[in-house]
Amino acid sequence: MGKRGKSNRFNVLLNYKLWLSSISGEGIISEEVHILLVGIHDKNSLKAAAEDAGISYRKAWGDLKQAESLLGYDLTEKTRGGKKGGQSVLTPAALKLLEAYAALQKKLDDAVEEAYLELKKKMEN
Amino acid sequence: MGKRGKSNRFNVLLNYKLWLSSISGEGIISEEVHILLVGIHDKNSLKAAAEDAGISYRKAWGDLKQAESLLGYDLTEKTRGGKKGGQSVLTPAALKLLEAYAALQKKLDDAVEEAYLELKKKMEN
DNA sequence: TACCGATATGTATATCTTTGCATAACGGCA
DNA sequence: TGCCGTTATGCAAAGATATACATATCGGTA
Repeated sequence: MGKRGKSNRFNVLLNYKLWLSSISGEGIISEEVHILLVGIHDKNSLKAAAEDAGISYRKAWGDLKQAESLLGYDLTEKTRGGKKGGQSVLTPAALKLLEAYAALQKKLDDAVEEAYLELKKKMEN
Repeated sequence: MGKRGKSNRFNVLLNYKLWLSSISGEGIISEEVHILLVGIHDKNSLKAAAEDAGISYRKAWGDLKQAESLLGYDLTEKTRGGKKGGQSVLTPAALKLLEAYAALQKKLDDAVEEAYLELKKKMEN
């Protein structure tokens, strides 16, 4: 055995969740919307993106709508009918948001990781 | 009017939520537990802490129990009966956790604030 | 010893969220 | 023009989460 036992091992994980909200706090853009947008970027389809994200189309559609209403501009350009039945394509604004969000998430992932290690160290000391 | 209008103002707030979980992910210690612990520290009463936190005693009690079970040790020393009816007092381990958590929260608050400003800047440019 | 107020816990109720249809509109294409 | 697949949207049903309520235990104190 080593010098110190495993008795006071701090065996818990640190999780976090991000979301954007209106100033008043009602409407929100959850991380799920980010995942949806990535999916739409890949497939040009809200339906497919919802499936990939593992949520119902109904919810995906509602979430996206709320996000657009909150931001005040469209994140997708939707068309119905046609050969493929219709599609949802990201707007330039959505692409910009995706890019900015990726940077933000990376920064916070790092900060959380770092904070977690410090917490663990303090709790295991 | 200034040089740039307020048209592309990114009028949304960045929120986040932290929690600890078991490796397997079932049990969790939510931020609410942190608030509860602070309340217990102040009042030496779970009942009072729950009221302050604005949640039911039933939930507060369940949350605390889950947290203790997840950590594997007690966060409070509870007594029933007596002059005041009983009380809940934080254990040294809970105090240590509170301290470590405060530092963690400060660090993340700062990181989020910083990340938010960057996001805003990118989205408003 | 009866009472008080807090902890302890099960269970029913209410509230909130998500899903699951159902149904309509749309526009290429066979 | 009828079919297909997707977007669009309302509404009922199902699931998850929190509250409310009931009841028991405990130990000082009047």
